Amino acid sequence: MELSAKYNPSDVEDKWYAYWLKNKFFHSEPNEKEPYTIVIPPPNVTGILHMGHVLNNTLNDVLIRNARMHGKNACWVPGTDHASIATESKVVAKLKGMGISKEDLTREEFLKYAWEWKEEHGGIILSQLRKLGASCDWDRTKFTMDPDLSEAVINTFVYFYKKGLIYRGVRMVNWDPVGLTAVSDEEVNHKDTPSKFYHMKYFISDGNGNPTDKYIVVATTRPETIMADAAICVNPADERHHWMKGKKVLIPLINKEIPIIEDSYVEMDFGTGCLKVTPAHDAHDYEIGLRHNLPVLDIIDDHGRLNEKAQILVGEDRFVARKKIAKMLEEAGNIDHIEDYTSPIGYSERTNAVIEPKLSAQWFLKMDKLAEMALDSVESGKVKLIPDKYRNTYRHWMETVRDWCISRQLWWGQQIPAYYLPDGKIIVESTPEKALEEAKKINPDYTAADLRQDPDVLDTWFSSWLWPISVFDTNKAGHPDAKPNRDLEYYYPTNDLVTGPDILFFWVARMIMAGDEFMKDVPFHNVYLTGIVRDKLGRKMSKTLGNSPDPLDLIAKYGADAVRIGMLLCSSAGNDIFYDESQVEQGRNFCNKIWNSFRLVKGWTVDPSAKQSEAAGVAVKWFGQRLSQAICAVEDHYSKFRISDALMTIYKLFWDEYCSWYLELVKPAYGAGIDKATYDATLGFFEALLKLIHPVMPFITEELWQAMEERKEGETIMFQDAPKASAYDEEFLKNFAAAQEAVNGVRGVRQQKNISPKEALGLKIKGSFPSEVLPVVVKLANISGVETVEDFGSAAGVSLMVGTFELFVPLAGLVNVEEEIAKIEADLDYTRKFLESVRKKLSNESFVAHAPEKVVAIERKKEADALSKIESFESALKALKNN
RNA sequence: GGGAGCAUAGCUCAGUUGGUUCAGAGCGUCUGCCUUACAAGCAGAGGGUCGGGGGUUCGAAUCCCUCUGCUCCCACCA
Repeated sequence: MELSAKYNPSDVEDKWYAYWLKNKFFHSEPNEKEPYTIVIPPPNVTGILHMGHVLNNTLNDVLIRNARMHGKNACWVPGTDHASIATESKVVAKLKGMGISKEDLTREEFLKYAWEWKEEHGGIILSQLRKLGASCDWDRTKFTMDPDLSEAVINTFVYFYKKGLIYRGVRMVNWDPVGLTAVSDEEVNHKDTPSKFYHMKYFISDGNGNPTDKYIVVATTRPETIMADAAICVNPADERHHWMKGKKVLIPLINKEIPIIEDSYVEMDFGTGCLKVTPAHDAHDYEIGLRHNLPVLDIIDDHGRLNEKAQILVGEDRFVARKKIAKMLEEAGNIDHIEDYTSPIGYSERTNAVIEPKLSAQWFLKMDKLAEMALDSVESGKVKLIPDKYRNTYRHWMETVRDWCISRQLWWGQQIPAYYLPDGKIIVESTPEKALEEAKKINPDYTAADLRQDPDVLDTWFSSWLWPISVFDTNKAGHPDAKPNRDLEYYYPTNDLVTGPDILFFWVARMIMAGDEFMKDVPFHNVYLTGIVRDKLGRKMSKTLGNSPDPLDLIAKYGADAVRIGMLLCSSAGNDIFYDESQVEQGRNFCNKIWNSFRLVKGWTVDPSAKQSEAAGVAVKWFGQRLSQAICAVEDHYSKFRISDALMTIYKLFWDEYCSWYLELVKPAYGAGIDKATYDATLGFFEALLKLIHPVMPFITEELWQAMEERKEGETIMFQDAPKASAYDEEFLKNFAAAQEAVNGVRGVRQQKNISPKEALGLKIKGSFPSEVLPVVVKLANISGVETVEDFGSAAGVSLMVGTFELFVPLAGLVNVEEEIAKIEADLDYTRKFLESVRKKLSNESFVAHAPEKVVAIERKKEADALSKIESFESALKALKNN
């Protein structure tokens, strides 16, 4: 096989992915082996792959492939999320482009368009994941609006309703006047926005609805809401306002009489200390209104316009009304003064409209009990968060959680299975038929036409919180007592979950709740929280900024393996990822390195008569042990989810140890053959390295593993056992490290003296340098002969310290004696100072008395080593000076 | 405003129980090499008062206090 000098990923990636699919290697069925399960965090069905997905799914794939090679029955369930609000707004935008307004469509017509959109764009992201090499079990692909998954959602709603945990209530919600739906707190972005702070005069009423000449000043940023004022509120401790206790004031312009009330919510030192209470248009005011039994007057409609209850400026948009009313107040003499003021304003994440706090009827799920259990699962360690620091945040959230508003005024999603009867009663049943059955129990005359289903759909998270259950068994959600099917029984609980910390509460916590409710068990044991992918400047990758590369372009340019490496190199759990294309280049370079090491080894021919050289013998022994050592480190890293550390360990093992040291040591002379034993060992190591790195780099490892020797159809590296560590001898590894250091030392001398690597040098060694590793020095430092001596004598040359060993490279005619003397004197000086500091420490009685013996012994050894060094420097100096 | 976290080489980050191996890695930089696998490469080198200050200790990157700077989460004072 002819191999090009560069690895060409596009030649091999599609080929092997197709091979894996054809052989159904990713497919998992329950069997007698231990399962290892991951459910994908389902991306938005109409989304496209971005760098965050690349990070997340690379990590998932590494974990799943690693488990597969450790003998587990690995199952990675893929799928997509219907993402109600995101998808619906995309469909609305598309229809708008076609000149169609959502309001002109019936629900059925709209949903037809939505499904068309889903068919067209759905699954794009899943096919993109294939390009990345994701080894998902595609036969198990699920969608949160698959009929059976939707059924599970509906059953869950009915279950919680009947359990008394779901209720309908009027609450203050975040209303989006453009999108015309309530949105969750999480879907509101607060931005500091410059506005005005209007200080208005409210005149005290004489008791008959007429103003007196006394007034109070009330400050607001929203003068257009004064018509809905229900009271003026002051802090009971605020003595400045005691005089007005029990009095009433008149709302400017409309002269409506409202009471003055007291509530400690009001801050005395903010504004004027007087707060206008507008229960319908502010969440806090609503709370105060409840406490003081104030009437609620809603003067703003769904579109953000003043309605007829406002009496004035009816039909005006709230912002227009604000300007107009300011002028009217000014003219009526009700403005004290106006200040510039910047305050945080909530904007809808989807439409960017200013959020209007609005009272509306919504469905809620009681959270207190569920949250308590979900908190316990994490506190008790049944679910581990990685990194651990998120436990605090998690706890805080679970302790302060409010009831979950699960209704959305949208059409794309699971419609709430609540049916209103003409008499106002509500029936909650999984199907209209069952609901009618129930209705007939109330009144046998009821027909299907009498039932009006709630038009709202459920929050998307109300379906995705069932994901780890419903992807296996759609009957179990909503039926805690049902027997789980074979898949659920086998795969649940899943093992690990990889996701972003931004959805820790939306999704992770709620999956834990659902798991506890329906399975009486956690849905997963470990939650690995990734960071956010940012660009080099620390900006979040986003479409609007245009700073996010298209992962598919990157894959096309560098290869999927390189992209995976590029993402993993800089990703420790929980830290944001500063992505830069140079990291992908590094990945590409690594692929190329692996590729070329294979080219080298593959190019060798075995000479059956050749005997293994000493250097090769040592190299084989050494690399086998280093490999074992590295495998232990890699296993340890994986067990702690330190994926980038595991990668770096293998990276260095492959590149530095295998290529730069091992292969250079066993490399036969040009044109010569290699002995069988060394060749076999070399290929064996290469295969072990491929297996070790396969979870991270699936494509190139499969390509080379297949190219190593003839493989049968259906064979794959992905089902090979991960290499196992055997014993290693620390002492031997230390000796080898000394040899490496000696080689580096001689190479340094060459560099300094400008001596070509091709020119062989002599070497003298004092003392007992481990002879076993000497062939390493001879081969890699290109030494003509090693001489063990008592004394280096007076020949010209350079002396080296390797650990405690003294080496000497004779260099007749190449050495400047003056320079050498200066260098040795500098070393001598440094060592003397070092000795001094060690002795100072040792003469400190407190240190010797308190420190453990081990530590003291180390200091004593340092002292002895320094002394012997000094002695050898001195003798070297003497030799040089005598010369 | 409440809470959490971070600050170590030019960049991105490790550093586990305070003590050999503690001041490290990768990338970048610099120097020399087209050496018969790889210039997407090889060989070598330089680079940090561990954010500032104080304390505990025989001993602190590591523990405590404080200051400064940054990040995130929660709440949003009308």
